[in-house]
Amino acid sequence: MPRQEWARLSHDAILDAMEELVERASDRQVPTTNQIAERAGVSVGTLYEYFDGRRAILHALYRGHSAQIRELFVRVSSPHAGAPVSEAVPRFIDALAQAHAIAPRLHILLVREMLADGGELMAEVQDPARALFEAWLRQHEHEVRPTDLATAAGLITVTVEGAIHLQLLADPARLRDVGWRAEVTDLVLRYLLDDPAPHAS
Amino acid sequence: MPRQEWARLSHDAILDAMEELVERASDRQVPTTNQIAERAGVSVGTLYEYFDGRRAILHALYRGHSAQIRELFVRVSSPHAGAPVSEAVPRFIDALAQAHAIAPRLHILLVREMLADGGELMAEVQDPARALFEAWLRQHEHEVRPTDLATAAGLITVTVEGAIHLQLLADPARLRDVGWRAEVTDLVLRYLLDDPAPHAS
Amino acid sequence: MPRQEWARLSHDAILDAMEELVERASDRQVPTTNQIAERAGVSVGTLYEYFDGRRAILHALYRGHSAQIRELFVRVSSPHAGAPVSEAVPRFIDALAQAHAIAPRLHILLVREMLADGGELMAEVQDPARALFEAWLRQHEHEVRPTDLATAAGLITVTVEGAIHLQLLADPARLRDVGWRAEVTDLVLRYLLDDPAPHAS
Amino acid sequence: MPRQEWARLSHDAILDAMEELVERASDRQVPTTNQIAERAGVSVGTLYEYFDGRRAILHALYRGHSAQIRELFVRVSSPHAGAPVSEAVPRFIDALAQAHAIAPRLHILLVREMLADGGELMAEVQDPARALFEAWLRQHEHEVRPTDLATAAGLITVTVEGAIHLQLLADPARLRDVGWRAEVTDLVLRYLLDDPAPHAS
DNA sequence: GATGAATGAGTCTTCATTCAT
DNA sequence: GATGAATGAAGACTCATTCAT
Repeated sequence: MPRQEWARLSHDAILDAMEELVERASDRQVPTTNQIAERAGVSVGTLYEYFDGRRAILHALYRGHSAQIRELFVRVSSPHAGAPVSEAVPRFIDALAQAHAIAPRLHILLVREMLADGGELMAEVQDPARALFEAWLRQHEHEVRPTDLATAAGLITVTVEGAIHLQLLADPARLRDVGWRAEVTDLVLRYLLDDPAPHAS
Repeated sequence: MPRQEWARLSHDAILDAMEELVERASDRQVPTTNQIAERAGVSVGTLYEYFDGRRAILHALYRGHSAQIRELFVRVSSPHAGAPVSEAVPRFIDALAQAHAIAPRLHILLVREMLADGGELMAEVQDPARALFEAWLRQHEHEVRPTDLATAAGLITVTVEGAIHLQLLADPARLRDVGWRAEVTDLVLRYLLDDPAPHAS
Repeated sequence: MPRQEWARLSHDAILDAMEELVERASDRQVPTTNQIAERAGVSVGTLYEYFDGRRAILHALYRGHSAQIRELFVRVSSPHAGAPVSEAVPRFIDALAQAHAIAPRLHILLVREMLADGGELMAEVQDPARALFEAWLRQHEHEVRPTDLATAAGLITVTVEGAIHLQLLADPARLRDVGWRAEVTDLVLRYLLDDPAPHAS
Repeated sequence: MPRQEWARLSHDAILDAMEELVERASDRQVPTTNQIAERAGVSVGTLYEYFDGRRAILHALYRGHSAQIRELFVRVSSPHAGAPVSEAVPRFIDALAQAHAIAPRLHILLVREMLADGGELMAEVQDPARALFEAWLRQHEHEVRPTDLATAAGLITVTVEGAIHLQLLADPARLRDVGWRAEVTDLVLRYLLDDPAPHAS
């Protein structure tokens, strides 16, 4: 239906505009609503038709990114449901690092927004991720060393996310370095497994 | 020298004012220059006498915090220069978590500022920390498993900092939880040591 | 088109507000943006919608004034294209003096702004005026004494403008004094003509 | 006496500092009091010891410049008290143009200040100049064409000053052009004399 | 006389948001 | 749904001037 289509178009055009603007900006400012609207080819008014304000766009983007990550996690883990932890984890890390390497500036802004917002947004985004990871851990309960899987899942989540985001700021290029990814993988596996066999990156 | 003294007083009063205001604020906004000045008991003009603007105060605070961390690291590691890695690391983690638990809101703002500023401020603050840790690792070269100590130091730094900051946002109280600290310690030790003896928190 | 109309209205209302405010002010300060906006019956934001800042309003006013002068020159010279120099010049001087007598304070501010701005604004405004006058001189080439008409035009322009502006400051009322105008006319005609017939003011 | 000497030194150092700062500035702003004090090698407090504020420095500078012009006028006219008008005027114009060519930016600021101040400063400075010139004209009463010497003196003063200042802004270099000076001289002489003999520049 | 740290009123400017068309 | 001109609260920052030492 064209009506629906158009709406979707405007909605997505705004999200895309924000993303592009942030990624191409010379400074670290969040673009103004007028800039976003112009870039999206709509008026400011329309922007407010679809979002509750500028921050809501950021939030939507963050949720979208988070959903991508979760899909990615599922996609990576499902086909090899039987794969051992030592094979799945490297794939998770790779996927995660890759996902963050695409739009580094946007991710930094997203984290900033998360910090500005207080814990709510973070919880909304982090909790499902942790739950997902915890569920996966539980499926491999017998393989992994930690027994308090909730805590383990939380720690790993927070650690890997934190490391990736900090690395994103310090040197985004490093995220694509397989050596770096291998090291992170190593860190996680040594925590999860009692006797981590040497693994390839 | 009264002149000098006064100057120092104003300078510090401004830093203290910013810190208090941030910690007591109901929202997540950075206080306005006028609020800071008022709280510090000086005029806005004086504020600009000592700092290049509002953000400069945040930067100064961040550098100060960072220096504290480094001092703390030195203080913790020096007396027991001969202590094995498995004993030193828990003490580091404890100290770090404790340092961040004191003014959680300020730390979040500081991280936000670091993200806003781009990599410069982060590098200025992170690099010395990593160098310090790397030097310490080198002193324990024979004890630790990784051979590329530069990479190991970078990874640990980024990981622990990231985890602490994210945890700070998700649930600051947890930073004081010894169980949580033990878990982080475990993560680090398992990465650093080949055969980590079970250790008490 | 109502949109367009409104826009024009706001734009002009701002220019008018600046003009009135300057003319009625008790001091020699340029009015503040808030004063201008209030007087114009719009908000500050609207002011910035139409102008790049406070000085831009002054610039626009100056260009407008300059355009008026040029129109006036054309209007005065056209109908009597065949009129001799000795008849045209008094009419020019009259028109010029009259134009400046209307809003003396504004003119002083405008000159002040021109001085503050550096040569650009002045060139933009002065050059067309000189070119116009030079073209007119060229049409009367055979009547006038100077042969280097470019220099003559430049000198007359600068002289008459300078004299009027200085007189504006020293004693604006004098600009309306026909005796004064006659004297300026005399000065110009004696320079332009070899044998200036006595002329009536 | 050293006491007196020092005072004089500070006083003049401030004037010199303002002059240099203005002439070397990249923008058209009046230097701040702190800049002036620093350049002069004194403290702001001392600046206020000698002047009533920033504008007073400009005023002092303007009066000094004006005094120079008058001295120059006297110096130029005295030795040749018997010299005919047609010989004295070129010398006046030369001296005037030369005096303004030295510190063009400062002169523009001085005029700006004169405009900002209202008529008072201008009157204080212009009136003696006109009086001097009128007195000189009166000494040559029998030589010159105009009979109303007060008006003639006023007109010439305002015209020449105005032209020089406008030219200063449009193209300062031209002030040094002997051709330009000759043309101004011509303008003045043709007004003053009934039958101006051709004269060399 | 000299100092210079402190003052703080005063302005410009930005930009998220609204709402009449 | 769309428009975009208008809004105006909010805040950073400047700098001439003072006055206790």
